Amino acid sequence: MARKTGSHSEITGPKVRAAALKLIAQHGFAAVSMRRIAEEVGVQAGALYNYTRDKQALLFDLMCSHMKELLAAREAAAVSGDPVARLDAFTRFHIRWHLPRGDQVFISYMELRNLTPANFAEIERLRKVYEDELETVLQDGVDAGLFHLDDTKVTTLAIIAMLTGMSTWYRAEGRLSLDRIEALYVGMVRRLVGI
Amino acid sequence: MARKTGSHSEITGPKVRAAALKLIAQHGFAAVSMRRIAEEVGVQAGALYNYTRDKQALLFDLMCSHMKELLAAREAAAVSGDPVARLDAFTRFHIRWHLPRGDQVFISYMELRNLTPANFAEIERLRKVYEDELETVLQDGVDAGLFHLDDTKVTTLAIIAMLTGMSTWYRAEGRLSLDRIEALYVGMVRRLVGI
DNA sequence: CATTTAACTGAACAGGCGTTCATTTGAAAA
DNA sequence: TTTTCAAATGAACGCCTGTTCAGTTAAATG
Repeated sequence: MARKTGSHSEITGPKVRAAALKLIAQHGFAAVSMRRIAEEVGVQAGALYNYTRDKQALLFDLMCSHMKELLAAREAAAVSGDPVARLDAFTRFHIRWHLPRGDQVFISYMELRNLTPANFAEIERLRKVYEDELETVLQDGVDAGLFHLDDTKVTTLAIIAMLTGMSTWYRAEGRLSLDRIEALYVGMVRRLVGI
Repeated sequence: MARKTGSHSEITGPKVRAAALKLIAQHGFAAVSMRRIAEEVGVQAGALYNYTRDKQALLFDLMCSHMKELLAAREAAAVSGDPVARLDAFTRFHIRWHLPRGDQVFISYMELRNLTPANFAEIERLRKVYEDELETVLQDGVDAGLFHLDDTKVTTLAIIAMLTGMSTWYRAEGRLSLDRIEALYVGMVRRLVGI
């Protein structure tokens, strides 16, 4: 046998993904060229094609990984118990997980229109799985007479928009600590569902 | 005197802006070429430069107009009275004004990173004026002992994120009428400030 | 009708784009 | 030390990019 498969690949592969993530979040998918990504990695443009079929696959891979990691982390942190505890857990999880992943969040919301229709459908499917988790919590809370809200679906979308919006302005060096942010959002989400 | 200044210009100018708005909202600023915009207008690419200094100015113009029209409309719809009435008015205004302007909203949130630093600063300044309007209402409500919330600034940003997020999923032909949407969001915003 | 000139064309510019591929490199395997 | 081949190079492909500008067109003015 010759040299182990992917001895360099194991280093360059992640570097390609990291460079693409950073640059696309910064300038947008269409504005970043393969040559610019290659430069960031320290390699010629042609070498990128050892790690991705084409530019579109690179974007899809970033977005798909983001969503699958989100769902896996959510599953690992699953909480059972009463709807109030599950709602608080969802809020805390969303903030803790999204906050250190600003670039991924940005790309996942901004670059949907640059996906091919098939790739777009897949990402939307994964996003819906996440939304449904929250919707189920809200519905259970309503059914148990604990939450008071007018429309479960709209409230779900409103909460996710509110939580995700934080990524656009939060800065680690800012006025508010992560703990404080978390507490504020837990409070606001609770109010939103009428607790 | 020769022919009136801008006899065709008055027709083509708005067509250029409309085409740019539609295409940039659809595909993103960097992904849309001047030739593609010209094609949509029914003109050669060179002719666009009778209506914009360059591509960057076209984007800035769209975003700047959007923000200035928003602020002008807000001023025209200004309400005085108690904080609760002003809060409800803000919610209703935001929804009614943003909902039929999906493309502008999309561009104004997505294409900030494609502005030059100077243009970016100007748009952010205008956005802040709008945010400050809501923040003032919240602060007045808190001072009057009517609202119960933990952090005025964060609540302001959360409300705006929640309201603006609606643009990403609302469809006129969907399950909910505009009146219903408005009522739902007025209710949610009220809950968020502890009414 | 003759003149004026705003509006537009169409070609050109220099450079960048995504992608392919024959060739070179160099470290691990034998 | 020799062999092997994954990994990377670098040039090339055809096409597209934003922008400029000399030249053409045609409608309104005098």
